[in-house]
Amino acid sequence: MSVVQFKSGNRDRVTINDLARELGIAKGTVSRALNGYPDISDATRLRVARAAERMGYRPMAQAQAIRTGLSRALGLVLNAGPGNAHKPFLTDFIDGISRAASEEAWSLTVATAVDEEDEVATMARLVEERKVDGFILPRTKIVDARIDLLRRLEVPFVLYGRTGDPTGCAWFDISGEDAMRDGVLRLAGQGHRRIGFINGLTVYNYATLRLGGYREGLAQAGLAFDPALVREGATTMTSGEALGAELLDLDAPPTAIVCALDLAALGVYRAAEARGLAIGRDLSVLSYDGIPEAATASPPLTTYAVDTRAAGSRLAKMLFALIRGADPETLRETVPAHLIARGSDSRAGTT
Amino acid sequence: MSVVQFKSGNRDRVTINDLARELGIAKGTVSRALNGYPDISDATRLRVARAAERMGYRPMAQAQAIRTGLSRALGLVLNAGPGNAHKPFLTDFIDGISRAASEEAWSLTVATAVDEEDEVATMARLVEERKVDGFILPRTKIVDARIDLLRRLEVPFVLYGRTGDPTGCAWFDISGEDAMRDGVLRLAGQGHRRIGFINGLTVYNYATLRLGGYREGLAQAGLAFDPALVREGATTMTSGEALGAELLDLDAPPTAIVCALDLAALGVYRAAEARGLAIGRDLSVLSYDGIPEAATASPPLTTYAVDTRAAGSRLAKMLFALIRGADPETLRETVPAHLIARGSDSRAGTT
DNA sequence: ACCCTTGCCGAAACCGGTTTCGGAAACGAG
DNA sequence: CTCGTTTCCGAAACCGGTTTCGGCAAGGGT
Repeated sequence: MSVVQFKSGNRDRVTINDLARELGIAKGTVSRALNGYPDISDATRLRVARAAERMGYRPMAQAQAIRTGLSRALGLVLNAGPGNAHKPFLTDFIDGISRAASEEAWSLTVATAVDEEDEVATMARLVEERKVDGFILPRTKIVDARIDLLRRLEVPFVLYGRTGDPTGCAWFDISGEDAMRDGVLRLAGQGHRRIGFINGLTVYNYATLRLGGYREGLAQAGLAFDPALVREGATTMTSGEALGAELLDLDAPPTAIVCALDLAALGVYRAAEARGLAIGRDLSVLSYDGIPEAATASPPLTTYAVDTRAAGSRLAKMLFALIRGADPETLRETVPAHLIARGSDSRAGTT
Repeated sequence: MSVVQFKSGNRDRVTINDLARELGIAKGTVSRALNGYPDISDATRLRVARAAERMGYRPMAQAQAIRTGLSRALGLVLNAGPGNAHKPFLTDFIDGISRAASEEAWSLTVATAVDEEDEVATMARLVEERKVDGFILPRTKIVDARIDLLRRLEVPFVLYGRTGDPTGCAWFDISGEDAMRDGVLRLAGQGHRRIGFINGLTVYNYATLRLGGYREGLAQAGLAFDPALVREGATTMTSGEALGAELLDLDAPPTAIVCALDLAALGVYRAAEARGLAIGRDLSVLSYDGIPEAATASPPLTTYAVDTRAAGSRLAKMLFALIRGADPETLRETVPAHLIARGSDSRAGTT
């Protein structure tokens, strides 16, 4: 990069020097007063705080960063590659993180990548340039290269989801397995005996868990597990429709289908409609995520909804704790999804 | 905030001092060599560049910021308030911005807000804390408080969309008005004489433009403008369905409907289905945006698609130019949306 | 051979903060 | 009243860069 003329960056802006001059004290004292050091009298601390407020002083984060090593920014790397369409609630998720960050005067830096290799490279760059102090990792895989990188770099991170080897990991997750189990039990309670399952992508950690939940539900209901009724890899309406069609075209099709993702369930709607099957009467469908479209589908889709905004917020707070030195393994939370019962699974099916 | 113990921030990390020591030259010289100052010999410049490469030197952005006043970050404030559901392609948009930023080793800071007041406050904070050097403003309104703020603060910004008073504004926009005009002409060419229009929210600048395009299309086709065939405020499937129902229940309902947003069009699908009207045969529908769901709807929705990723990328590049001193009024681009003809408007309707 | 440029780089100041160090003043104990 | 502690703050170093300033040496002109 050659010498370019930038627009005048620094105007007016009150600095710590202005404060010190105004108050007639040393700037080091101002800094310590503002940061709550114990060797500053309450009187001085108050005087400084008032002046800072009155003059509208805002510490320049990057100036602090150079001495403290903290950039006061959280990192979020999104996978924007092809086939990664199923990203509902991104705005809510970002909103949750952003609000929690704002409360502590931190900010959120987001970057994108097209595949796992790119993700790792992007994260490494953000760390090298000291742009962020820690990461939130959405969409955890069972074996996740991002985790390996951050562990090696000793950079704080929290997972949105669990992973295969959780050593040294902090996480927040929704127990999709419980939702799937409860879903099966709910359907079994309505009289269903042949309950299918359409999973998401098995590289992701959630898929294994949800399949486990499905099987546990069957077991608790006293139903046998039949591999023929299970499909995997549905992350869009299109793939959901295709896999749903496979199940419905079976010689002994299921009378109810549990989907790991709402989008897949909406695809199943189509497959059912194409076969003249009425959802909620001829076929019960029940799903997971709680995307807005689920509410306006016809019939409205019964789903186990997750509060993505709250998840983002909680993850940010956990990351703060981590950055401030907390032990990762004490920061692990799994909360339940909550059922929104609607019309897609009412009216019990017959065997 | 009281004194908390942070995790060791600065490890190893090669600094400009390390480079200078290794090469046996002054650190100021290293800096000038790296930044292309003219008073450094090519030999030295090369030596420095090589060493920087070899040792893996990455300048710490915030250290640069304190002297240059530039934080090397672009700002994006998202409105996450209720009723702001229609944000298709957010990932693509962010991806476009992020990639363009990465190319110049800049980053993207995103924050959220719930309403316009909050947006302005958030942006002001980001500027005060010197977290960003400029903003990208999506979803421009005719009268936009964000623009007033940034003009007053003399902070660079680019608009995604146009606005009422464009003085001193740079923008990138898709000409929705042309799309709407062409859409009407297309439908008229198919024989339609009664063409309805369902607009988005009129506070946004695009709505006025698209309505204008609709009217221009009618005029060019020799059709009279009939206010009874126009509705506004549809930004979701639900509201699109309601407004579509209003049009279809008219004594003289339209045989074709142009929608300003794909989501609204999908709502119209429902209203039509509820009345036993087959889209593409009894009613033609044509829309704008190019959301993925449009392709998988049945019948697939004819729509004027916008390349959101390219928009983000272009906006970022324009913002760079601006920050580097370009005249905003020379940075204005409007590009056409491109038609994706599918089944929802084929088979001409009859008068 | 001498002077004046010009090319090139070292030294040091600077940016806005944080943190260490040491000393003055106030305080308490004897 | 003296002496050792505390309490509290000023001064200065420091963080990792950028930018200004001045000077040395080589090159060019006469």
